[in-house]
Amino acid sequence: MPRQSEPPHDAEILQGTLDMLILKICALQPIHGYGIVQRLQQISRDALHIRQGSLYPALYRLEGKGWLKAEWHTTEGGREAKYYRLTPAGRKQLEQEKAGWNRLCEAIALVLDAAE
Amino acid sequence: MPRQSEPPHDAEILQGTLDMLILKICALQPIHGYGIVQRLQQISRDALHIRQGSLYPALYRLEGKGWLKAEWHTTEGGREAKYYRLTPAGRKQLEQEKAGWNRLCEAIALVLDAAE
DNA sequence: CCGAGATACCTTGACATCCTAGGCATTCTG
DNA sequence: CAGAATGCCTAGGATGTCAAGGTATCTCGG
Repeated sequence: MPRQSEPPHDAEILQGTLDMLILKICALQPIHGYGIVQRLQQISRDALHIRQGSLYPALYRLEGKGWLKAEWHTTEGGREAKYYRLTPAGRKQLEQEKAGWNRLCEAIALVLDAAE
Repeated sequence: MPRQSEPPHDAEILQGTLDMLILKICALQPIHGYGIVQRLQQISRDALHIRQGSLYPALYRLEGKGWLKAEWHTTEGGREAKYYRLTPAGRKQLEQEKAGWNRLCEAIALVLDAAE
């Protein structure tokens, strides 16, 4: 039987912010993919939600760039899960992305606040 | 001779913010495409830059949705140019996009500020 | 007066990223 | 025991942005 798919959700992740968010969540503590989705939702008070279809390719991408490192461990529930941890390079990348994000926010604020 | 193409620029516009920025610029006063690029650059203090290859499809899209209305006028330089003006529907859309942007910023701030 | 650069419009094709929609296997719960 | 929750993954399509080009007019320095 087809599994119940995720309900439609209008809270799109802005293109380009996904990597930063994942890196940040992983920076808090090693965590597995499924947990990232929940943690993000919890921290952002349900404002942000990553789809699994976006998450796993992103994790694969981030691991390929050397920003995350994965290890299989057993969850509290006694199940095998892939735990992702931030590498030093990942930490550096996260800092850069945060800086870029802040610059962007300031720039956009300038525009949005501009009066004729 | 091939025209000098725009220099590579690392200030990417975050996907999804382009429409909002264009709407806002047009809200200040009717303006033509080429002017939008300059105005945005000026207001954002060179932090944001729209490529022409992104701009014109976006303008076409926004006009199609009824958020912008275009009229041909003569510029100060005595040249024909297409002036874009925000429609009432566009103003509403702009408000919505601003609200969404603020929500997103707050949510991301929550995540980025989260301590283990 | 002529060539370069600025102004002004536009299109095409490539590419990355995200979403929809699925699939599979295990464990917990009613 | 059935179904929900937990956990992993993939394929395909839609969308938006960028790089790179094309056309034409106007202005200004040499």
